[in-house]
Amino acid sequence: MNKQKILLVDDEPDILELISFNLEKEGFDVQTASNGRIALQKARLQKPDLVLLDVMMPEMDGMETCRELREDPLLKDVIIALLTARNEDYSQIAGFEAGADDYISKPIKPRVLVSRVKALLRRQQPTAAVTAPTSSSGITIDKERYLVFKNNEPLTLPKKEFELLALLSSAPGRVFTRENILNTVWGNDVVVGDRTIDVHIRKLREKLGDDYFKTIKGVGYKFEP
Amino acid sequence: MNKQKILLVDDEPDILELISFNLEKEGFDVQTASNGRIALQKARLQKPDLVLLDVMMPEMDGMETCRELREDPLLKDVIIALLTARNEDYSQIAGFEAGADDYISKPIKPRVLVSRVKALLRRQQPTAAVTAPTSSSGITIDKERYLVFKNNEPLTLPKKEFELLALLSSAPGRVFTRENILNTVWGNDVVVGDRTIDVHIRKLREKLGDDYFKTIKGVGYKFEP
DNA sequence: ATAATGTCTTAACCTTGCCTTAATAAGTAA
DNA sequence: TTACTTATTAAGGCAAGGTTAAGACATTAT
Repeated sequence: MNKQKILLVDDEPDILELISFNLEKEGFDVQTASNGRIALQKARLQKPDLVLLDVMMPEMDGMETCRELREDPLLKDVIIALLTARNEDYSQIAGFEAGADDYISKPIKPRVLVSRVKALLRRQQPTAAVTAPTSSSGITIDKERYLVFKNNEPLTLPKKEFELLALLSSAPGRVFTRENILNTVWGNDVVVGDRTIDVHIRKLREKLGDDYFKTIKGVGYKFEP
Repeated sequence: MNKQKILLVDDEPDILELISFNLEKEGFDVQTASNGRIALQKARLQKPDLVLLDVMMPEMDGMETCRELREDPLLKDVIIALLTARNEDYSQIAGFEAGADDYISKPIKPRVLVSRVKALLRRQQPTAAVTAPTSSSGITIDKERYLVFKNNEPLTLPKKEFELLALLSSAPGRVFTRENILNTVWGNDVVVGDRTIDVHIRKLREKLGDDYFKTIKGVGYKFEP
């Protein structure tokens, strides 16, 4: 498997070195940039999986860089995390409105940073908010807002139900075994009875309609539009 | 390309020097004025791209100067940013309607100022000082001045409450996990109990109304207008 | 310095509703 | 039919969040 690419942007060389050292040690392919403009250039070439952006930078600050990254069609899906000093004016820390996926606050602790970066890359789809095309199925899932739309009617589901639906609909038509479902929605180590899944499926059928969920006896369930 | 012109207006010579030094260093053509009347005269001659206006000035204050600038057909499209002290009386500013494009609050940090000025000139439009349009939600957030308006009634919130609100409202509808919130508002390393978030949410609901803050059990909270 | 005020955090308890289970019914394939 | 799997239902436990008050702490005023 290829190394995952990270673009690190900060104007302080010390920080740059500290962080890149720690990330490289963990097997990431790290590139650096000392300001926003260079970052944009490098990003277009490298197509990183994740961009770590300091908020406070001369020339072009992190927020602005973030906005511009999001405007580039090739880069709009990249994961962006902002690095902010906790004691900064809140004005600088404006927000997720610039399109950032996460904040990491200084002072940076290498171990915290690394685990955070890994978590972000593992999810890999923070912005992939909407799944399952509305058109055919009449059902839309918005993970970011934790909402389900049935014929454009918003509907909030409890956590487990939502996650179960999200899983099944992530590959419409494909059969998910009970073991599969347990491992994903409940976790490898959690032990629950088999009936638990049935009940959750039932709730989903109740709320969304029986037709969407097909039972494959002895195997599992599948979602079909 | 020609230098971009900035007109800086303040009655304190120290401030004038500090700011103009920093802006000139960045390649701007800076003129200064020590009060509103002079500012108007110079503005008509110089036709600046941006005017930085101190609010507190003798003779003619920033608000008044701002209004007069806007009335001049030749200057009505200039970008105007007001310089304000954070703990000033904000009742007069509550109007916001004097026509300013942005606020920058004192004490001035050169780096912040410079990047802000650049952002203003680059986008030719106000920055994100104000979020969440009053129109739809009835709630306006002025991050720069640490103020919240509920139906145009100014309201000051304690720091943590404000930051929590600023975070949630920065992406209305989006669900923020508790971890998310802790990392952003409190910082990665700070350890506080889970109930702390609840209590702050409660305070916000108390002050702004229950409906704006929705709980997603097992996941987090979201703000919706 | 001391007092007064206000903010942040915690602890204890309450409330809610999600999750799970158990028991029973209904399918489905051999 | 028999054996097995899934559907259904209701109920209880339990975890997550809500609420309140009080103390710790910081900030500002006297």
